[in-house]
Amino acid sequence: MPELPEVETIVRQLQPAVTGKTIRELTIYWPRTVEGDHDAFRHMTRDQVIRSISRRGKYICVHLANEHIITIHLRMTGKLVFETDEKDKPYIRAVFQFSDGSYLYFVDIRKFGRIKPWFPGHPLLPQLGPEPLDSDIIYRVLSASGSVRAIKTLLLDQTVLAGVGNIYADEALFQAGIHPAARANKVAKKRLRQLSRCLPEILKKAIAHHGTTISDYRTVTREQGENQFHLKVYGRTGLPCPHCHTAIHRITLNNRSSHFCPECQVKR
DNA sequence: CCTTAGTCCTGCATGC
DNA sequence: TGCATGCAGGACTAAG
Repeated sequence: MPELPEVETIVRQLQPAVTGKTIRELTIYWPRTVEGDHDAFRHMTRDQVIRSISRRGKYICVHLANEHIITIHLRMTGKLVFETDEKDKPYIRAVFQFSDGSYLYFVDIRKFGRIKPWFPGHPLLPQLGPEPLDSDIIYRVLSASGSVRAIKTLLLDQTVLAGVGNIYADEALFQAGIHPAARANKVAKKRLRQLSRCLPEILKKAIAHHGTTISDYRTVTREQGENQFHLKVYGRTGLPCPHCHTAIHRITLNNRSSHFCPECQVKR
């Protein structure tokens, strides 16, 4: 499940690799993968030079020379890869062909991923909170919310902070010693500060490790990330807490699993 | 304002 | 072995 570090890894690889390339053709194999009118999309991308690639939250933005932008969200199982293997073949949903004969494949087992054309004058992305890479900004956003929602719910809300998903929310809450179900407005200022410091650290470390591969995530060159070897609580139900050796618990919060140490993480 | 459940999808683990 | 069931969850939507 690509979150900010995985998307950032992909964008950093794509940026030097496809900038300057010209899109010759976009082929769509699963219609719902591409939002909006397909003919208009093909028309606006045809023979367009890619100016740059950027990231906003979990979105990849492809900036074209004609001022149009393609936004790509990988959701759960989406990948962007330069080459495919036999296993990928049934799950290729769209293919960009470049004028130099190279390709960029959008492979997505579960078909949740979306490619969306943006036309000038339209809203580019849904409402998104700030990037969670600066502790002062995170602290400001979290303490100002005054929300009664669970702190974990707040972290996953893309309108509050853009880019945090289930893995890094659990990891950051563990590092900060905060119970995922703690009411956001009840968390001590001190711990909120700790969380605000931990979150960017964890995300930056994950970027340095090229992301977390649990099952489907791969880089553009099909490599796995290495951050899965550094997780402390996510997916470690029943295993000992790295701090106190208590078994890690798993609870369901807003229909999502949360992993935490019942000893180290407190509700306020 | 907030929560819950449903939707989209497929693969995989589990249980009988 | 085969079949049914449930689980995984990012973003969105409808209903309460």
